[in-house]
Amino acid sequence: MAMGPTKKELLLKAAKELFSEHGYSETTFKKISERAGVALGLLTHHFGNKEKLFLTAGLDVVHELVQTMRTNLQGVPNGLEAVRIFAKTYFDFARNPRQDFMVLVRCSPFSDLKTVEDKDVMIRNFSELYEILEECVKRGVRDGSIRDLDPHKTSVVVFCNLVGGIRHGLLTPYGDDGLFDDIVDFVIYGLKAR
Amino acid sequence: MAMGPTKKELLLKAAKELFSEHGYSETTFKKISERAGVALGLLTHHFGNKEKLFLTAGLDVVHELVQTMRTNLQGVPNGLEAVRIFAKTYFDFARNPRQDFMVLVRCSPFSDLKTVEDKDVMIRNFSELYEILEECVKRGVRDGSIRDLDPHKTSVVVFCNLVGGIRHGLLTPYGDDGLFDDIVDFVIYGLKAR
Amino acid sequence: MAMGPTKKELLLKAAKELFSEHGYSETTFKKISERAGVALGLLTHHFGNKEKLFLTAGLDVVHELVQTMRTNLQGVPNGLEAVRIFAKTYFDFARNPRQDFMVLVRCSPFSDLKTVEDKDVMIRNFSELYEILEECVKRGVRDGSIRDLDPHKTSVVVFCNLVGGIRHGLLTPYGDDGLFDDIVDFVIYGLKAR
Amino acid sequence: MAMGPTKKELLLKAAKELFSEHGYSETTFKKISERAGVALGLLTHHFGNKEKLFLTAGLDVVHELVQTMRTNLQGVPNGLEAVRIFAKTYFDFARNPRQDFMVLVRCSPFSDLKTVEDKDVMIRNFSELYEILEECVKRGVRDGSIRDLDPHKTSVVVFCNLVGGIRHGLLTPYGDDGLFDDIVDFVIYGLKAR
DNA sequence: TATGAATGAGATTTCATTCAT
DNA sequence: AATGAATGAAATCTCATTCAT
Repeated sequence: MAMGPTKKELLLKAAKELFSEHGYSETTFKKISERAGVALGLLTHHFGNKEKLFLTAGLDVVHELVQTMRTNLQGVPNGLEAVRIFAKTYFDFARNPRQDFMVLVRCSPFSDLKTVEDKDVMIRNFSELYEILEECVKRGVRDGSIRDLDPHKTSVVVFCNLVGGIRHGLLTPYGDDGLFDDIVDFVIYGLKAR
Repeated sequence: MAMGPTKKELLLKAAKELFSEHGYSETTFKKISERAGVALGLLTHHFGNKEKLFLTAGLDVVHELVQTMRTNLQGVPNGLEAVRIFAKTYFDFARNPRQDFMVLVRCSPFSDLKTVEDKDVMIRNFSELYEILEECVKRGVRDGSIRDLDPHKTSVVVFCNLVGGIRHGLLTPYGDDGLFDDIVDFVIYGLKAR
Repeated sequence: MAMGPTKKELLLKAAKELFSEHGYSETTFKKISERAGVALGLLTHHFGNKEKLFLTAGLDVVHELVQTMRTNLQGVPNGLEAVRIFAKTYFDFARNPRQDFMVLVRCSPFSDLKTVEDKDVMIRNFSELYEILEECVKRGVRDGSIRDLDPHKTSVVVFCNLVGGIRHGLLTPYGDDGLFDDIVDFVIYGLKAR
Repeated sequence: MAMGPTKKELLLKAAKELFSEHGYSETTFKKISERAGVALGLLTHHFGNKEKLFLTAGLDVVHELVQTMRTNLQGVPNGLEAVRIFAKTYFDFARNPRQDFMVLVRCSPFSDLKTVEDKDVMIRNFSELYEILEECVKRGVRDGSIRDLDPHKTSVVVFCNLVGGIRHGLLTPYGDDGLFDDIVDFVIYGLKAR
């Protein structure tokens, strides 16, 4: 028997979209259930409460990003190239509306989550991304494609470029079409060995 | 006769603190008036509504930042150094709790403001900062301290570094004490002429 | 084949415990089914609705109390002694957690039941207890162990002592360990012939 | 300028009536505000939340009872008579619909209150009644109108009679008109010196 | 008999804003 | 300018009950 998405999936999808479009507090149970075409009560039935729903939505996005990252990094020739791919993947993912990445931009996983437990879960999952990027930098330093920099510090700085780029490019009126490419160039210039 | 702050000032101060600490929607009129020790009704009386209050608070912070920026940039020898001072000033300002810079970080001037008019006012004022930074880069390119880069694109990329740095350093658990210095170094390395 | 309790029994046991611990309205179908480790839907399937479930639970407790009462009253030498045994049995039963007597204390069989029919059933069953106590008093007056009192009025007054004792001893912070004994003594003193 | 009751008072009165008539959980904010003819939001504005509202209502009743008790006990000739007056006052108060005593009977101050702080406040205020009764018993033992009993234990037992009487007389179908008098007689018989 | 997803009415609570004083 | 009571719409969350499987 061919089955479409479950109501739980419909709710999660609608929630991701609305969190992405309007942020955490502007997104209400009523709006979510209406967009999903599903009864309001199912939200707490399936997700417990609004915070857990947001956590589920956010983690989902992080997981997909990590997965995409790992896929795209396969077979990359050297560390510098890996960082470039990391950055490009990040920006591409962020711009792809199907990925609902804006959940993590429009909302704030580190301040919309109130309980320590939920924050911890989010942090733990987010950290995978950091580790992947740091691994790229380490590899670059080892293989000589990246100049002799501290891998940890450097990966954090690179991450700041990505985060700042997204906020600028997608949330403010200052970014233009080439911004993401400019940032990638700037990062690569700052890393590559001479 | 020696007079303390007016009630209007007390309210604005309390509002800034609460916006900084808990974001836009977690900050309520009741909390503000209680922290200020002032009657609730004065909020709408003086500021009109919540959005205008936030706009006032945000603009106040932007103005102070612009002022501080102009002061600190006086007598700087060259463009590259000017960019360095810009970045340092930005980070110092952000870390100074008296400045309530977190109003602009914890809240989002570009999504918590709903009306087009309010957004425009905020954008116009914020743009001063961009222009100052762009001026620094132009000067550096002119005086040879910065390599031959497009000043507009470059200033946006630098701004992304600052914005990303703040979000990382102050909102997530990933930044460490040296992060802001690392970002300044990275930016300067990326700009300076060889 | 050795069989454990049926799912229906598990549900009833869990319901009794939760009604005892938290009262009628704090006890939800979800909590009951979770404590019983049994599907939610079985509750309405087996018991109809919440009120019928409560009625079942309450009657169960009343029946066990009546049974225990009859057993303990067998072979009692005289009416006064019978009243003493009645009171002691009542208090012992109330304190025995396995009996879930608190169902009848924490909830209110006469106000949590809304339909007239359900109330009538409860009243009819409860009345057995009154009749037993009244019989004891009658017997005491007949055999001379109890002074010449109106058996009906007296049994109601004695019952008030028991009910008040339970509420005091088990629900408020004012009762102490000896309270139940004190009440028994007070009742016996008030009844016995001189 | 002649002023009627404030809206706060109207709400408290309506709340007391509804708690008395239908118990804690059947009483809703909507019903209260409708009966009071006042906006729903005023309930939390004035009383904080439902539990605090109930606490306020309950304490109000206890205070009035304590006051009435003190008034009625003035000029009583001896301890035994004082106990009789105490019991009569208690029952009269309970039957007077204007006093909303049923707030404390239909609801349960010791289980509808959830926070420890609220429970403590209630207990502290309730305890005044116990102390008054204990004082009466002490006095009776001293002046010879009451036989030589432990005043504390005795006052608790007497209280159980009153509490049980109220529950029986007002909540169950077993009490009749003379019940309260019967209980007073039983208590006095049990206490008086011979 | 057994399961738990599904429903939607209704509960408490929040809150910006209004307004009489 | 100053106060805080008053309003009511809207938010989150609860929950008995139904029903398809």
